[in-house]
Amino acid sequence: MYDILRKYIDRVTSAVITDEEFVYIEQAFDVRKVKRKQFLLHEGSVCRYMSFIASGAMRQYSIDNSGNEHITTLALEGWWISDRGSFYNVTPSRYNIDAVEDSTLLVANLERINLLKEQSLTFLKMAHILDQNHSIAAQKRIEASVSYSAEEKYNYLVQAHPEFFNRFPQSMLASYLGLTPETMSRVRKQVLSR
Amino acid sequence: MYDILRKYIDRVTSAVITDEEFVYIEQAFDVRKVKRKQFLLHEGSVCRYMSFIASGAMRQYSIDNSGNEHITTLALEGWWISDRGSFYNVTPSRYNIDAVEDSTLLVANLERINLLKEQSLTFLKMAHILDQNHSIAAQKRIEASVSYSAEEKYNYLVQAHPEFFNRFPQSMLASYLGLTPETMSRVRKQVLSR
DNA sequence: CGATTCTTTGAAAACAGTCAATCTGTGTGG
DNA sequence: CCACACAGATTGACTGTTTTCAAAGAATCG
Repeated sequence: MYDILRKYIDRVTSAVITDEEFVYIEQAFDVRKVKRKQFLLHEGSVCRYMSFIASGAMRQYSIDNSGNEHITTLALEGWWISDRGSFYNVTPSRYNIDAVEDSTLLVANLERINLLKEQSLTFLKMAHILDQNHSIAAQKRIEASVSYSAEEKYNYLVQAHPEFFNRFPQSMLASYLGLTPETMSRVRKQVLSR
Repeated sequence: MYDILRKYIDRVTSAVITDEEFVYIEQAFDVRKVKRKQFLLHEGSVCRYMSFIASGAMRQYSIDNSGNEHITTLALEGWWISDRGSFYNVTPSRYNIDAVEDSTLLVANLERINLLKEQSLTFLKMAHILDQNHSIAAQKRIEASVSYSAEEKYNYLVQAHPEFFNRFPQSMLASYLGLTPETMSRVRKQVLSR
């Protein structure tokens, strides 16, 4: 179960973590199983966990004034999911996080994460790189959402995350791109007819 | 000159940095002056510097296939500007960064930043918080650009960054919000007439 | 001033969204 | 095993918002 996390840490830090150091990490994270459609975070409550997805698929979304869902994050096994703002600042979240597939998570609360950062230099390094990558990815998504047409957004997703297409329903991908399911369907038809 | 940076570090880390520690930081950063319209980064080259804006105003933007500019970042004194992806991974950037006003920057290259993170725990902490804040802000911007109408985007900017309005021309604010200057002008008229 | 840059305005076109109906596939219960 | 229900995807017609193009009007700076 913890293997995937271990491999992940090795990969992003470009190092091989020692058994002694990994013990701290194992101790910090609990295994938690969530069933499809089950919530990990509800709008209005504080995001208490930083969660590593060992298996499954999760999504994060907000609901606007008109009641429409807007997916901000789609995540598969080997990714982290959390509302960083809520988690680090211990403030109520404006997002919901739920499971798109039955999933297994490794979760740790803020106290454990902070302790872990002191105990394990490798974990600290990983957390840092994680934030950097998250920043960089967020930058790209801003660019895509601001400057791309519906078709360009679709193509961007095909190129950037082809694996999403067999894991998430098309309507979720649409929401992730900021499109309606209808527009998504039409764009898809367009693109495939070439 | 370095005072603003020092105050900034104290503020974000919720601590008071010692003189001994700040010496390392002073040594790592060079003062660099850029005139209005002068470039700090050109698309295609590697972003070599992490820059703290001591005074002035800067912007970061990309140019799409149709030749349209899309501003991804607007930054004033007391903010950092850099293409993190390019800087940390030492890869060519797809962005341009130039000065909107004559500006004074404190710049450090990757080697110096990495060294500094080893020398100063406070700086490491700051860098970490910086990335977190950047992530959180990016998240908000994605949400805004995906789920807000032109008018809502305008109001969001008024509320989130009122100071931008006397520092950047309206057309840049439009680009920052993913709108055309014309739409921005019309929305502004709408909003002001209430 | 004169020149450049930025903003506003108008009219038309394009793009994506909305609403509603139909279609498709999958899984469940009789 | 079939029939039905349900969720997701597609299609069509229409609407509305934003963009585009073009021109005129401010504002700013040397």
